[in-house]
Amino acid sequence: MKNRETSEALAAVPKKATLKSIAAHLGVSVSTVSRALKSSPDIGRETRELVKKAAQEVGYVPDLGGVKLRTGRTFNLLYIKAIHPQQDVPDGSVAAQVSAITENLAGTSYQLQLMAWDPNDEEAAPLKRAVEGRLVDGVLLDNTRPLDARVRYLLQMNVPFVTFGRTELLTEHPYVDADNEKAAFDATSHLIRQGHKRIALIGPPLIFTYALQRRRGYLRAMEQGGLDVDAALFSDEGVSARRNREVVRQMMQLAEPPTGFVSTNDSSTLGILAGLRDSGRLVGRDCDVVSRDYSQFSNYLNPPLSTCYLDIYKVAATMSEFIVRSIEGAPVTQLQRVFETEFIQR
Amino acid sequence: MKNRETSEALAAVPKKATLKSIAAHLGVSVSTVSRALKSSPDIGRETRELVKKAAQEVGYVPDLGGVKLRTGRTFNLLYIKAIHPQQDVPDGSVAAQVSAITENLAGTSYQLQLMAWDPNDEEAAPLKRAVEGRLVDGVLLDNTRPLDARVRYLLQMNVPFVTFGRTELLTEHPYVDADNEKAAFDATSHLIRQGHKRIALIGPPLIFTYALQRRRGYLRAMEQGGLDVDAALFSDEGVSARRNREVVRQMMQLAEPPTGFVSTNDSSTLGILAGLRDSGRLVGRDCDVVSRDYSQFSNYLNPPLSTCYLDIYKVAATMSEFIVRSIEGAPVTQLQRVFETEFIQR
DNA sequence: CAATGTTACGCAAACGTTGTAGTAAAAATA
DNA sequence: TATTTTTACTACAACGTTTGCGTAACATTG
Repeated sequence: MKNRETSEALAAVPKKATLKSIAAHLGVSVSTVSRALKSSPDIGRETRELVKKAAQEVGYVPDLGGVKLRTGRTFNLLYIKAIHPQQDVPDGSVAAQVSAITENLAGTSYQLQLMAWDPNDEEAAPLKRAVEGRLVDGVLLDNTRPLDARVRYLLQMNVPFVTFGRTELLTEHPYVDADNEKAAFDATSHLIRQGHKRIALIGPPLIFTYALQRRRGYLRAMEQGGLDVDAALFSDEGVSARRNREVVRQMMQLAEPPTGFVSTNDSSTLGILAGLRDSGRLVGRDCDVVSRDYSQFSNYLNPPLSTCYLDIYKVAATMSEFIVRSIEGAPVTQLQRVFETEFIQR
Repeated sequence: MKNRETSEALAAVPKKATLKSIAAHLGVSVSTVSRALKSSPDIGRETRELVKKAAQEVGYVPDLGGVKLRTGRTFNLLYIKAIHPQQDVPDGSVAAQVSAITENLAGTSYQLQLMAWDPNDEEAAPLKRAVEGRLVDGVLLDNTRPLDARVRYLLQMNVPFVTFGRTELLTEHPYVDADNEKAAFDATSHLIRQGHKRIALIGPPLIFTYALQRRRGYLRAMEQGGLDVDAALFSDEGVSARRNREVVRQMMQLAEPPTGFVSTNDSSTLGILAGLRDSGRLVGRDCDVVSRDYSQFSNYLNPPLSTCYLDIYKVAATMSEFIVRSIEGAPVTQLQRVFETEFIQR
């Protein structure tokens, strides 16, 4: 503490207002103050207003430690966010999601706790610690797997949660999701319409639900377009820019290299573009790439790319709305939503 | 709650282990258990080990509500993160920082709370609520201003905090910072060496410390290179891709347009590049852009750009290390660090 | 052997909140 | 007027943790 004795205004640290201090000041009991602040019906109108005014004046704000102890509620929401460690190009959607959630939660007492989670760690021990320690009222999580271990755990522990991405578990749970199958279908169909015959699908490992959805959409479009599917044009190496650069470089050495590329997100797209550059191909002339955006990102690339776009603000805002409503007991059927992506041609 | 009665294993929710339950089970007092778990010296070795084993077995984890109530500690760290709302291209460094902080905090009991903060909101009411409600043990914040209102507030409230970015306040406080002056100097000098005479500095408003630092570096390099400074080549419109695209478009209509550009970050760079494309200029032939990266981003652009690079993982890890040490009472002089950026020529 | 010190624990209070139960006084009813 | 109901409050306990103080039992010292 010594180091803080030099602070500009040590004396100014105010003693905190509590129910007790307000009660003493007003000459009523603590429980009266508590009830008055909650507008309980069996407190007289006069007293209620008196208490509220006093609380307002001293800037009373309930101590969450006390609330937590008494009620078990923490007003913390934990977002177990899939963030690949040490990416060449980190994921911009995190910022957008935090922004949307902060805004959406502004009126409530809930706070967002964010924890980076390596999608390769299926067990997610930190999640268990948070849940077991009763540190959170609700959980958000993304990058789901069909039989997601975290989801099963949360169901078992009876902790409210909302996933970004569906599962294939029998028990229904709240989720939001993008229509990834449609997105991949749209992207692939677009490339087919452009005349491409050899179309590569670059994506995350098939352990993730959205990877499977994307592959379905891709396969459906290929079949509908009467094109053969070549396993050599399918990559599930993840979303790393560096890795996908390498992947594309190798694909371009095939006897019949792809000319169309369906990407998964910003960083994949950058990797694909770099790989094509490395291979001496010019996007827009030799080949085409369709991106997958949560922002205007691919509109700023050279050349701008067609993309399947989804407003991540809407997604994240919905997630935070759902988790609050789930905590408040809303039925799960009202807490499921799939957002369609919008195909933007450039 | 009704909606959760369908959960797969409602019965499986375990009753939580507390000091009391452990004490009862072992036939000792609650305080003995408490002290034993903290390895207090006045508990016998035998008892201590017995208690620890029992706690381990039942998976005891302290209830933070109780701890908070008794000690005032919440083990929450709040990061008031500058995130511009509704950016065309959101900031990837947020993900990297969260990742680094999560990793750095993994061994401790601290949790990261993240709150998006619009840098135009100087007062930061949400910060005050969090501090006044004693919801956090420490605060992280970025995008500092020379006389930052948030910093002054935190000093006054005597709350431990670490800034990303220095201030010019008289009272010392913990910070990490990039050597922004050197970065801008390096970038500008590089462009001068390339033969550029008309060099634009694209950056954030001068209300922010780092904007001022950057301008100093720019001016110093221009002076050293014997070049005139033209106010028309200086933009402080912020880091928005869209806005900077427009800014550059207009600059290119000047009688003597710039040929060199010093950028501030990813999104500014994308905006500058788009603006140049709009104006029919080719980067690498007609003009050059030096970026400012926290990742390998500009290595993936077309063409790859020279940049001033700083590993954001190091920065964020240091921030979280500093805040914990600050809470533990380390002197402020040991909690200040400036990281040099590395100039990477491409 | 008496006085003192040490070891190893227990007791009880306190943090701030909320829910249950209780109670005077006033109002309504019989 | 006597009884019941309503109104508007208070008292108390409990949530889980930490900590100052107390105290037996034992060990050490003079």
